[in-house]
Amino acid sequence: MLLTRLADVSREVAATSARSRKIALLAELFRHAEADDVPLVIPYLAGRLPQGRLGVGWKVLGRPVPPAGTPTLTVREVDALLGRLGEVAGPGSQAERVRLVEELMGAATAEEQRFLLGLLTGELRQGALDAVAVEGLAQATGAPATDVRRAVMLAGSLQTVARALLGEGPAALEAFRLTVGRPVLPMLAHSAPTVAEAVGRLGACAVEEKLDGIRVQVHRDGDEVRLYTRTLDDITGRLPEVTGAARRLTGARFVLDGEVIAFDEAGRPRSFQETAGRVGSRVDVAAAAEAVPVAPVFFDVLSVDGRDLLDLPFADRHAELARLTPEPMRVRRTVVSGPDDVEAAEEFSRQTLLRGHEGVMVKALDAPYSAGRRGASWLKVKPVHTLDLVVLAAEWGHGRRTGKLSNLHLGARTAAGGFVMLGKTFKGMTDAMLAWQTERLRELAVDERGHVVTVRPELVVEIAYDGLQRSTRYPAGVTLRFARVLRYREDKRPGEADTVETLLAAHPQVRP
DNA sequence: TTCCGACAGTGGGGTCGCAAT
DNA sequence: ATTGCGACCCCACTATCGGAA
Repeated sequence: MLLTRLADVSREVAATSARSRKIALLAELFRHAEADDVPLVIPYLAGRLPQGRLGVGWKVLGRPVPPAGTPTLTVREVDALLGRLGEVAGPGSQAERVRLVEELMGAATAEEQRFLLGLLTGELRQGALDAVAVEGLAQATGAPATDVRRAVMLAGSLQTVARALLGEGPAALEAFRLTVGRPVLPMLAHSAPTVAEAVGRLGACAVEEKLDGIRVQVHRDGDEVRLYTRTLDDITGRLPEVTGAARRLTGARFVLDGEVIAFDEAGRPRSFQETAGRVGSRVDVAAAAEAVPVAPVFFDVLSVDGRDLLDLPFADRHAELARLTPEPMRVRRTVVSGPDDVEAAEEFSRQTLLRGHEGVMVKALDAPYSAGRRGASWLKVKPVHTLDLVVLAAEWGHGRRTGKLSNLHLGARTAAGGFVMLGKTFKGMTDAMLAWQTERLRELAVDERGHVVTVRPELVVEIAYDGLQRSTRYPAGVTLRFARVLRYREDKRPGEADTVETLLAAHPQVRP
């Protein structure tokens, strides 16, 4: 199949807002793909490369290349070139990447270049990713969409399912069952503002401590243990103490879901930055493990001794987990009967925060494990802090925010009477707020460099954030975690904004 | 007819590893 | 030795579509 066909379909998909039309366009393309092209066409139209990221970003892609006049590139030729691109390593690799990208782009028409650029940067922005591609695949093959979706969640891969489905027909979906050693997309959670509201929504539920670490799925089959992250990256080699802990459990075949986190000598959680740095270390694992040991803490079990537990109620899965793992290896929890019992849930939440954890998860006891879904039966509740800060600058937005001042530079007041930048945010704004702030900030503009518009520090904005963390980037030595806009405070003058001193005083455990 | 679940988009900060400088 | 880039951890929130209620 020619690449130009894919580029055309992608453009059409991007041009329509109707999801049903996007699905129909993808289905039509999938139907006409040859068997050999399927493993390429499907991920390409889902906006991803089959071989994953290639170490190519804006730096390499920045230079424009004169486009070809006529479309001749085939999908398989593109794949061959991208394959070579992924293999490049060592000294001189940057220049070689540039050369390969130029070779690829030089053979592509302008339209094809746009498509390839989107694929290589991971920002195709056609309003269709895996979920829409799954629907298109179902429509193209006549298989029920729910079955295809489930197979993809259990396989952890759209390509694998697509190849089987188009090769063997709907019966192939049967083969995609939970298998020890093959990672499953993990279940995700929604948020709730308070414990009371979460319990009110769910009724009988477990309230569990929410640890601020890295999600991990642990597979053990005899002596073979493998560890996967939330996005199914294999991190087995990085966490020897976790694989060791899994081997010491009494069960021989299981799949566990939990979090890895580093604790200090007193048993309190270390900062997320420390845990993440440890899990990210892969060159000298022994030294990293010595400096920052981590522990697995589990909250769910998906499979035991060949039994698939996904459809069991959470209460029953947890009973299996309690049989399999010792108490210190499980998250602390309490079970409440429903809204009448909300006091107990709130007390547990208070204790959890006092122990230094980030919040609680509230989980319905009767819910199955919804692999790959953001289930309404898991609700996270974290305390929210707020500050009144001053807008120091703003950046022009991209995509649907083109022409709007979007990303705000946030400043806190200093004792000396100036302002110090604490970070940025683009979150929490409605379209109306975007329009309003664009107007207002343009009136206050004093300078524009690149995409950054500096303004007179006069606008006060109320910001919500999850906590403070150390920073080498910002002058106060700290920055806000997950900052988002709540509302503008036109009733407040910049002199009434919060100061760095009050911010630091509110987070005594974080020091610049 | 209204409501609500699922999705995609719009980016945030940190850390590590690697190649270039 | 330092710097810059890319990958991948963590993530909040809004707009929109289309099926459920």
